[in-house]
Amino acid sequence: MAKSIPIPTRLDPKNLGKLRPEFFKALGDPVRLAIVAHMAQQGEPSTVTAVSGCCGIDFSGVSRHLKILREAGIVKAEKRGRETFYSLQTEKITKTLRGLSDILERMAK
Amino acid sequence: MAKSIPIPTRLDPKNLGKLRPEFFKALGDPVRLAIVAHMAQQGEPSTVTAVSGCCGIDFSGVSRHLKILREAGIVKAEKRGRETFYSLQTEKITKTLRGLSDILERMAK
DNA sequence: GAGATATTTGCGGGGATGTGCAAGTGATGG
DNA sequence: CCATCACTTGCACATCCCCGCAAATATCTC
Repeated sequence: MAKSIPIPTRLDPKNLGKLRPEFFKALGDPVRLAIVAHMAQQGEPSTVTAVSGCCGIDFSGVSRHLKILREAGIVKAEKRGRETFYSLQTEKITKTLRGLSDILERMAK
Repeated sequence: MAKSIPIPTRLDPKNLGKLRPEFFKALGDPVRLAIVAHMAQQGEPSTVTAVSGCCGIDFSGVSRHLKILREAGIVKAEKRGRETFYSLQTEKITKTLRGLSDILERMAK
């Protein structure tokens, strides 16, 4: 009998039930998606004011959107002096996306 | 000079701007996420009534949720007789998720 | 301390969203 | 046909969400 290959935890079908709607909900808004795109192209941490330039709404709205993205684990905030630098949590995001992909693909076969 | 390797279209950073919020919004609801999980575990096309069992809301609501998932390209519907069979569009989903992952990862470096 | 700058938060309005119930549509079976 | 079954859609209601504006907070500069 062939030796069984251990399946990484994130490939366990049970993890399907652990998916948090908040993660996808956070990406399910055009403004927030624009913010994510902007931050990805920026490559370096951005302030609220810097991000505001890309999405045509008041900066207070941007602040709120960033909070939602932060609580969803998509972005992390770092306070330095009077400004807050937001940056994408690329690894966290790709882990989630690829984890879901792998589970779906595995279950489809 | 080294031969340049062509980058697949979906890895083009410009595709970031083409991401449809509807896709993520569709997954950003607990009931719809439960439906997706249920359908993945099922492995075969499910009817509305079959899906209704998994999420504790009226079947009319499930019908509406499935419509949203269908319009987001997450699910496809096939009518046979008086019932409609819904099935996951696994390949489409994984393409989208992995496409985003790849872009983000590439831009992060 | 006074004033400027960066961000967050409270408030309120307008619109989107999820839900159950009931009625409508369309295919199937007696 | 008429009843039934599977599903979709109209309606009403409650809730949530996005937004701008204004006020609050916190930090820096002079």
